[in-house]
Amino acid sequence: MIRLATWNVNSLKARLERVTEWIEDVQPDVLCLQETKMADDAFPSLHFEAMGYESAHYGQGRWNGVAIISKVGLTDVVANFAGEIEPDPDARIITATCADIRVSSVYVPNGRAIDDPHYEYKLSWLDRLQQHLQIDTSPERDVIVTGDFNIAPTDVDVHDPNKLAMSTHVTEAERLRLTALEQWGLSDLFRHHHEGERLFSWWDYRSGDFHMGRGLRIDLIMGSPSMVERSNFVVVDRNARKGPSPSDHAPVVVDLT
DNA sequence: ATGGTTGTTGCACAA
Repeated sequence: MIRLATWNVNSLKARLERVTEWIEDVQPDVLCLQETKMADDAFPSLHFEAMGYESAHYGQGRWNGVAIISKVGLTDVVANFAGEIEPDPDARIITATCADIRVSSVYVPNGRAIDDPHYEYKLSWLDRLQQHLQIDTSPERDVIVTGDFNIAPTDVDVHDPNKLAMSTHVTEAERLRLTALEQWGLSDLFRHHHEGERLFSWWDYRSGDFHMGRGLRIDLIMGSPSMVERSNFVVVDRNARKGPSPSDHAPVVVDLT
């Protein structure tokens, strides 16, 4: 059994104590992190090593930053997009092989607003993610692409679809990029096991949104057909969003036989 | 409609 998880921690420096406690509690074999907000030389690799994890981090400081930590092996690391794809100026994707699974930890650009240049950058980034998978691996293999997609796949994943209509995270263009990933061979493992269930992974810090249940499900674990076959349990750990100094995201966990 | 909160080599900007 492999337990794999993803968590946008919104600063690993600010969150290290909580992340450490969560790892001790949940014992993931592979944990993908996003928004570490640190440079590679600040990443606490020795701390994770002492906990039994190898790690690979790709970060620049201040913003973004992605990592994979694993206690079931970690090889063939690719930071940024593979091959000849135009490199992303931000640190938003890192890929490694863990227990023969090709794992990518992704932090898809937020998009900010549909009339903001960052929105076009988001769409372009998703197109390049598709190219990356085409070059880096194959849907015939064990593939997991997981992280903060900043896209709510359907209106079931949105607390108030009417309020968010025509804003980022829910537009047709963004959802079409997810559909393209599905056509390539990936499935949303949470949705596969929880049809129709309205459960979120992110809540704005403001206005008591978490307490009021106003969130989005934007943290996804996408898996190739063999991963769908092997996945038997997917959960959003909502408890990790509670208590003092939480990230604004909750972790998502899958158990693979 | 607006505002609200958190994090950062912060004092503005991203989310």
